[in-house]
Amino acid sequence: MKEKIIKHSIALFEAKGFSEASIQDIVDTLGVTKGTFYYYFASKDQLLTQIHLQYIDYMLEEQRRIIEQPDRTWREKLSGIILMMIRAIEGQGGSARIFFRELLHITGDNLAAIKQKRDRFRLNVQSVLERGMESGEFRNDLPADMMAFSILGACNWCYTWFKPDGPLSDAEVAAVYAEMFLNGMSK
Amino acid sequence: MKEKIIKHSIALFEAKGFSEASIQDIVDTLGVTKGTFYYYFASKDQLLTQIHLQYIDYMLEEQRRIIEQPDRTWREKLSGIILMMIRAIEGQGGSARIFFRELLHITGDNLAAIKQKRDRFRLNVQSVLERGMESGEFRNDLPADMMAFSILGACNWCYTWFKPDGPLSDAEVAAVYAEMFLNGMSK
Amino acid sequence: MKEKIIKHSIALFEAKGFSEASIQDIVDTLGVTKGTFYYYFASKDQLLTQIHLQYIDYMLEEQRRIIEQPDRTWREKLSGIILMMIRAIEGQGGSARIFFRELLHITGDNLAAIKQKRDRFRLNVQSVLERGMESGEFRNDLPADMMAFSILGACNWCYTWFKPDGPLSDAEVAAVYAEMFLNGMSK
Amino acid sequence: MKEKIIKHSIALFEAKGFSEASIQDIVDTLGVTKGTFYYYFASKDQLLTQIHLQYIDYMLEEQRRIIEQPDRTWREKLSGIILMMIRAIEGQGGSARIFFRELLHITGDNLAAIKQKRDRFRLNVQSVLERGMESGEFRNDLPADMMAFSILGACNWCYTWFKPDGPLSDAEVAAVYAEMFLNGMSK
DNA sequence: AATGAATGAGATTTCATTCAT
DNA sequence: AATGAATGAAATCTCATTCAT
Repeated sequence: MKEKIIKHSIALFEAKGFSEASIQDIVDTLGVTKGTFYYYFASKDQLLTQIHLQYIDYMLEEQRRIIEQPDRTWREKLSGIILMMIRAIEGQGGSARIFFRELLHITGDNLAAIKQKRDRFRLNVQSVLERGMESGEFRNDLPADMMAFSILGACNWCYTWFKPDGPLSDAEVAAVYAEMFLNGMSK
Repeated sequence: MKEKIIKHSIALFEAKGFSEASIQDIVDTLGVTKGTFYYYFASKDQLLTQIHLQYIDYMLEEQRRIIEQPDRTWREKLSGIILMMIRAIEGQGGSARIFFRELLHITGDNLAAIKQKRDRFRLNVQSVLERGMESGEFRNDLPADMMAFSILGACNWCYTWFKPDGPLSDAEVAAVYAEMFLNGMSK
Repeated sequence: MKEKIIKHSIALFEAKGFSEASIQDIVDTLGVTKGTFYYYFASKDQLLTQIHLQYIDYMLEEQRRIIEQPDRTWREKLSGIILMMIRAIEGQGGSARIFFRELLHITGDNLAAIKQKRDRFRLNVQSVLERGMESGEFRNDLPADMMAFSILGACNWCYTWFKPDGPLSDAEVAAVYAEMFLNGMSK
Repeated sequence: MKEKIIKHSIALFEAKGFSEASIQDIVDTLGVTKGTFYYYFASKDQLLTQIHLQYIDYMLEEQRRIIEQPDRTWREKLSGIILMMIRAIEGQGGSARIFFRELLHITGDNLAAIKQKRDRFRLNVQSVLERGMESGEFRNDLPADMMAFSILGACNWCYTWFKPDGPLSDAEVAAVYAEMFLNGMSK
């Protein structure tokens, strides 16, 4: 039931926005009553927090797997991360949109926890860039932190336009993006 | 008064989000009453629409000025647009954040009008890329539409992290971004 | 201007009801501003009071003319009043509907004044019946007060269904009504 | 609780009018909160609709019972309906006043449904007249439809003056009204 | 004679949340 | 595990009215 609530909430939050989607909307979709919701979640905020955590934990795990792959160049790992990010927008759909849009409604400790994980994700990308610079795979005259921001920005932004059932596949988009960034980072 | 309402609303929408900032919040900040607000705006949505329109109209105008500059290469024009976009985040502050976050709450005709202008902005960037490809300034083996999305994404994303009063200036960020994209687009 | 306001108000009050028609509605119809309204009327209630007074004064005047006609039997005078009442619904249109529906929103002295005139109108009908009974034109075994109520009720009720541009003329309806009541009051 | 809300609403709508009686008024009378009201009714309009439906359904049912009585003449049935209508004003009190005054605030499908039932009630009266004409109990040189309107008008109008705790009983009024209409309809 | 800005009180409605069952 | 009644605070919006100009 908990998973069902999360799943339907994601669809609703995506479509209407977190504030505009009411608990009533959620439970109506499920055919249960509000009491049920509060049996599983302490508050609407808690639900949103869980959605965020599920998503960022998934992303961090995927990222870790890519970075830890042996016998791969830093360029390959960067490509892998770009593909993974765009694939997540395709696959996780709603979660991604919520993740990028609705951070504002999380507060306090939850916010701190999520921000920390988001930062970790970004710093991992930055670290790949830095190590690629050290190994000579990337030019080292551009600041790695800003590069990381730009790559994340370009990929994340896909949530505003990329349609899973559109003419382009995630792999095609990722290939173009990777080519562009790798070329841009070349000496 | 109308301008004052817009100005203070931007600050509030930026800080709390559109849905969470109430009309009461807005008028309290201004020391007027709700009646005054509704004397100037038909609804909260209308206010948001105006904020969006003001912003996108400003951006389109700036973009036009850059593109129409004579004696500039396409590379220079692309650099100019990148700088302008990041500068707008610095300068227009709240407007930009609202612009990127709160499109969901606009509906109907207003939404159509704003979307059309946003598309026009993007297509103008795409057009710069295409013409630069034709002139040989850019490599022409990458699709211009996706390139435009990636550039817009990277620049727009700055709204999530760029702080006007932080250690970096808009010009510095723009210089790095431009260098990266121009290099990435080179043959 | 005052007359114009009254005229358009009647149409609006009739269509939407007194409470639901706003001053804004009224002045919009006229293409003026609210200030103008308050230049001519102290309040919305005052406007309604005037509409009521205009109507009841008109009715009393018409009624007086009929009753004072010389050389007419009481039966003829009753017929005349019935015709006049239904004709007023045809002619005064909106005023009549407002008159029967929206008494509730008048209070205090205004209410007392209007009620008194309404009562006078009714008592005049009753008086015609009583004098007709004395003269032997009407049966005298039915209480005149209740008879008056029933005649007024039947005629006034026409405002709920009688359409000036319908298949029936006011004279036709009045003829049937008069025939029925005169027969009912016959010995 | 739902019934309690309806009951108290009727009293308030009767006294102040539908538009002027607020939800706050209603719930204050009951000692509950506005949330409770909206738990039971989707809107103020819905409440009014229910009041209307309850009343007209009651009237139709009573009318049906009278008309279906065996061994009664059409004159007796008409008398019965007249008594029932006036008794309803005495008994249902507020409902009746609301029913006659506040139709304006109902719209759309609800309005259509109520109008249809009101028409049915009227047509049933008309049908009694027509059958009485056929049987020779009533004169047949007067149009039954207008007769029905006049009887309904006279009886309904009682809501404007008849006081349950006044000097007249409902039966007395009904007796006079019936006598007058039956006489008026006689050959 | 008329305007337009502003008010302030109050209207309907929404909704996250609680809690006894 | 789930319900359903109830809450209360707050949201958006309306509107009769005032008043300086």
